[in-house]
Amino acid sequence: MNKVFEALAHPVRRDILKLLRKRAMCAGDIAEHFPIAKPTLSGHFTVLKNADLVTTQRQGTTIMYHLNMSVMEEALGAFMALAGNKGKER
Amino acid sequence: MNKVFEALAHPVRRDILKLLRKRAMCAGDIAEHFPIAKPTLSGHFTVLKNADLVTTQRQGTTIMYHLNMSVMEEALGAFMALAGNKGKER
DNA sequence: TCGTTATTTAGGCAATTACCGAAATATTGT
DNA sequence: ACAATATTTCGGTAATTGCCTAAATAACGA
Repeated sequence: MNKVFEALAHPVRRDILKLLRKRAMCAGDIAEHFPIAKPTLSGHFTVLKNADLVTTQRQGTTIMYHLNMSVMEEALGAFMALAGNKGKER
Repeated sequence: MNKVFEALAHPVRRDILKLLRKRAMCAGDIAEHFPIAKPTLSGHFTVLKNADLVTTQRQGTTIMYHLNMSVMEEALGAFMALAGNKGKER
């Protein structure tokens, strides 16, 4: 769970997750939304992957990034344990 | 909101918040729960204060730390916007 | 096989973070 | 005013982070 919170600590990574919430996207399409170099973004992807917040799936020459909803919800639960509002109220 | 997520990225700081959830505590009492030097802990307090996650109140020679529930709930809302489960369902 | 496109890895640098011990500051009681 | 206690600030160091450009890897189509 620590890796998840560390991953969430950078605004670019949170924005990536927000994008992936709408739909899965490949690295290049994600990159178009940010004014930073692709290798830098690739590093952010690695952080998100190591935190299990996203999964990847190669499709030919591109790599699709998917949001891992179950881990997101786990993290939400951990956060609720901190932020009040006991219970998960699904 | 960025500072809040950054503050949450360190396990010691999350544990401090967890302690303060039960009751307000002074710096020294908090320090007894951690195997790290007091100046280090004081740095963590500063991070939490700058994120507005805690407030302080001097009581004589000690300084009481209080959890700032409203900011915690704001952060929870921001997280829910990421982690699915639209709406705040208070 | 060669060239093209998509993405990652490598190498390097500046800034930040986390930690510590020592010293400074603030408050109280004697 | 002084000593004792609580906490922070200072100064320093090692590790990590975030960013970049250049080079490497992977998959495809001609």
